[in-house]
Amino acid sequence: MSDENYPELRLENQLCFPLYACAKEVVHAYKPFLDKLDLTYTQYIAMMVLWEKKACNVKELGEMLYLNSGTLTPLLKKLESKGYIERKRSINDERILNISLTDKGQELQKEALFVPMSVGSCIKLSAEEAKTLYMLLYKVLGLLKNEEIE
Amino acid sequence: MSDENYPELRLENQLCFPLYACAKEVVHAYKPFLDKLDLTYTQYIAMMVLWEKKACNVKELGEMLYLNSGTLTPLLKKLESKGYIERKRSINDERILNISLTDKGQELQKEALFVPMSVGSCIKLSAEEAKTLYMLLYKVLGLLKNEEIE
DNA sequence: TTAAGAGAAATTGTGTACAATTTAATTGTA
DNA sequence: TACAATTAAATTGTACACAATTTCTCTTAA
Repeated sequence: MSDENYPELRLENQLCFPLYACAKEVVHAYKPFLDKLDLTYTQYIAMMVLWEKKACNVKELGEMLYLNSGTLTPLLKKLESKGYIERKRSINDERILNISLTDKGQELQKEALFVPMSVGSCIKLSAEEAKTLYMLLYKVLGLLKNEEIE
Repeated sequence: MSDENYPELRLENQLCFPLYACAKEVVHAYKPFLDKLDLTYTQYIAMMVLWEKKACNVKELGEMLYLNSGTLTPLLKKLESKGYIERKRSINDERILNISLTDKGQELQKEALFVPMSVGSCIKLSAEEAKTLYMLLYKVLGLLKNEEIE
């Protein structure tokens, strides 16, 4: 059966594809809710870091979000232009750009509270399943990070 | 403890973030191997569909890959310019663009055989874990797809 | 038979995403 | 001290990714 050749190259036999597709679809599921806040998904996760930490620099943010300055620089300028954050060079070390929440950015957190629950109600996994998925994803992330070091 | 406010908005308490980060890092892990084939990740998964089906149209490909024509049109033109595929309007219905493998595209499959194993060796999950992860990802994809219909 | 509606792909505009390079600042060391 | 090496962001160039619109084709119903 020639159709059965190279089964390892079939989309359905790969982990990477459902991961790739699932991530895209989950981001897509956020869109209608984030639209109400005038945030994109990437802007939203950047704001989440700031809501938690209040302030950080570009390098730290990049490490947390797995994003580099090529992505972050324009994104942070956008968030600044919306009035949610401030960008200021560090006084001690001018290479470093410190990001901090404005009052308006802080306020936005309250308006964003409905988002996780709204999306959660679209993805009806059991607590057990969610926990397993969470654990496995962080395991893969860990494995890939080790790979870089070796 | 003011730091503990709004725990539902903490990055670490969300499923979406590890999913997003993990998908990006897995695509990143493919890069060194796909570079040898001069393919990007998206081009690679498009080729995987064609290696399996030999031919399809843009709409079908989009449904399988969760991608729309805005992404696929330039990507398929690129694969055509590399000589891996042919793009031809359907004779029966000129709206439809049929994609088919060229001999060169078919040949490329043999060279791509090492890719899944190479990436697999970076992501050392047990067979059990991989199966669970696979199942959960397809479950989420299914839940999100149902959401659209309702 | 033809105009309205539906479909498929292409196009446009915005926003990531990253590799590679550049710029500017700091650090380490001879 | 002085300069090479390092570091942090910004910039540049390429490639997605998708919403909204457009173009062209096909179907359908009056």
